[in-house]
Amino acid sequence: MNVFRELAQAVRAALREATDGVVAGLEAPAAGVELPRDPAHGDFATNAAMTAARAARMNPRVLAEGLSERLRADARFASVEVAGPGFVNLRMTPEFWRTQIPVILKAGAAYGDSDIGAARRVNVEYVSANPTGPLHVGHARGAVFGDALARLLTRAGYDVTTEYYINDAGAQVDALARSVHHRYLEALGEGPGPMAADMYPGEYLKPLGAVLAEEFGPRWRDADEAAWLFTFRERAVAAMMAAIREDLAAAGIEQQVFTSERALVDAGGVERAIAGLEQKGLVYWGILDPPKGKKPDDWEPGRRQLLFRSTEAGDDVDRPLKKSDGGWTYFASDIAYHMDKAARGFEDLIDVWGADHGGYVKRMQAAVTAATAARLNVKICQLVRVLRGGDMVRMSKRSGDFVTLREVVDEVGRDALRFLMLTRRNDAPLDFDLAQAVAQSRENPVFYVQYAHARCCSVLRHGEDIGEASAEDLARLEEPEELELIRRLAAWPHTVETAAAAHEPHRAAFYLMEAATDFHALWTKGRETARLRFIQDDDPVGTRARLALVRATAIVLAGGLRTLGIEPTERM
RNA sequence: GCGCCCGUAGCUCAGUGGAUAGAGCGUCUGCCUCCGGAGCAGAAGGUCGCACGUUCGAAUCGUGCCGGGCGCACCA
Repeated sequence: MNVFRELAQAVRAALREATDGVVAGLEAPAAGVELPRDPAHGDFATNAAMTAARAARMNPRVLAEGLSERLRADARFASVEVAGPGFVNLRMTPEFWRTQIPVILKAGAAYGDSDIGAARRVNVEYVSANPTGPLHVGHARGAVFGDALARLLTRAGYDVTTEYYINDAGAQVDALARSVHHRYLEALGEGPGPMAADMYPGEYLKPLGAVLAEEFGPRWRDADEAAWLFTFRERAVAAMMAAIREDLAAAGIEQQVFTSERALVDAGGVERAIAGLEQKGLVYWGILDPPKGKKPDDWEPGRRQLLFRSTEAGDDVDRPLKKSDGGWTYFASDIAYHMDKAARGFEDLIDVWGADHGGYVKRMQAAVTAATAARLNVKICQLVRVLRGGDMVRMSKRSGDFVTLREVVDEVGRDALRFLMLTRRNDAPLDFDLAQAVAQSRENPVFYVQYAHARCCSVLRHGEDIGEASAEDLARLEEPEELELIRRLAAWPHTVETAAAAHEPHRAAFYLMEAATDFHALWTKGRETARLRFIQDDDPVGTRARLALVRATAIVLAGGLRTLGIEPTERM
C-alpha cells in the first residue's frame, strides 16, 4: 500500500459519505488524487468534488466543503482546505511523513514494488535485429528501452517474459551466407573481387571466413552455392547471434527467450496461422492498387495475390501474405509468430520497434486483433543521433561503418548509455552526446544520480556504529528540507505504477534526477547550517533520525537505478 | 498523395484534463575551516507552431491548417 492509494481510499470513503452514497467512489474518469505543482496547494489535492458534482447534483464548492469536513476528522491531515472551483487541498502532518521512513527501511529493495500488474502475463519483445551484423547505436535504444520496460513491469507486478525474434528465414540471411563465403574465399587466398551490392561489406565477417577456411579447407571453393549455402548460413547466423548476445550482455541485457523464424516456418506454423485466418474469412485472392508514392519499377498491374483483410481492423489497405515467387511474406510469418506468442499464454504483447517500422504497426495490430485474444502494444523508438560535444558523428551504413552498440558501451560505460537513452520518451528523437555521457558533472544525469547515492553511502559509512532510530528519534526530522525529501521518497511507488501503466520508463529516470536534486540540496544545506548536518557528535538522537532518512534515500535511489538496469555505485 | 510520430525558454528536453507551465546547458550574481563543493542557492529568459471545438477547466482531448522526422505492393 503506498501513500497515494491510501489517500485515494480516504477520499473515496469521504466522498461516499458526503454525497449520501450517491457517488460511490472516484467514478468520473478524471477524478483522482494528484500532486499539486504549487506547494502552497498542499501535499496532495483532489478534484473529486468537481468531477462528482454532476452525478451528485450538487454544487462543486458545496460538495467540496462536505468532503473536506469529513476528511478533517482524519488525524493524518494537518489541514484540509477548499480552494478555487472545488479543489480540496490536503496537507499531511509531519508525523505522517515520518512514518514513511520505517516503511521504506522495512521494505528495503522491495520498496516501490506494486501489485497493479496482478501477475498478468506480458511478453516484451525487443531488439530482434536481423542476425546479419553487430548491433548499432539505434538498436541500443530499443534494447535499453525494452529491457527497462520489462524491469519496470516486473516491479509493478506483471509476469514478464523478455524475448528476441530471430529473423533467420529471409533472403537477407542468404546474402549473409554469400558474404561469408566471399570472406572464406579471401581467407583461402583467392581473389574473389569486389563484393556484390547485396552483400554485407563489414569487416566483422572476416574472422568467420577465416575459421571456415581453416575448418573446411578449399572444399567449398568451386562448389555450387546450393552445396554450401545451408552450412554457411547456419554458421553465419549462429556467429552473428552469439555476437549480438555478447553486445547485449555488455549493455546489461539478457533476454529469456529466443525464437527462430526459420524454426517456426519449418514447423508449418505459417500455414497453420493463415489457415486459421482463412476460416475467419480474413484471407482472399485479390488485386492491389499500386502504391501512391513512387511506383516500383517492376510493378505488375492486375496481379492477383493472397491478401489479408487488415482494413477490417483499421489498416489502410489489405496486405499481401505471399510473394510473387510463392513464398510467404515477412508479414505472414510475423502473424504466425504473434499467434504463437498468444498461444503461449500471453495476454499482453509488447513489441519494441525502430522508427523505420512505424508503417507496420497498424497491420500487425489488425492481425493480432483478428487472430488472437491478446492485445498488441507497439512502442516505436525514434532515431538516435550520435554527437560528440555537440558535433554529429558520421554514420554510413553502406560501407558497414556505423557506430556500434559495443563502441558506445566501451567509450561511455553501460550505465551512462542506459540512463541517457532513458531520459527521453521513446517516441521522440534522441541526441546522444558521447561527451555528455562521460562528464563528471551536473549535466550528466547518470553521474548526478549515482553521485547522490554514493554520497548517501559515504555518510552512512561515517555513521556505521550509530544505532537504529526509534519512532521517537524520528520526531527530530522537522526541517522543511528533510520533510521535503521524505515526500519525494514516498512518491516512488506511485512513480513505478504510473510509469509502468504508461509504458514510460523515462518517468522513473526523471524521478531519480529529482530525488537526487532534493538530496544534494539537503546535503549542501548541511555544509552551511550546522543543525542540518547528518552526523553530529553531540546529538546521537538527531543523528540516528537523519541517518535513517539517508538510509531510506539510498534505498530509493538504488532501487530506482536497478529498475532501470543501472548499477547504484557506492563510491565514485 | 496517404499513414504514423514530433513542434514547450537561446539550445537539449520534462510536464498525470487542473490552480502562477518546469529542469539541465548557456548567460549573470552569490556560497567551500566542514559528513566528498564532482555540489548548492538565486536572477534573467515563454503568445506551449496556428486556428477553431469539447470541458467548470486544455501544453495535454477532437478537427483543420503550417513546419520537421520516418515509412509507403512482393525486402526484413
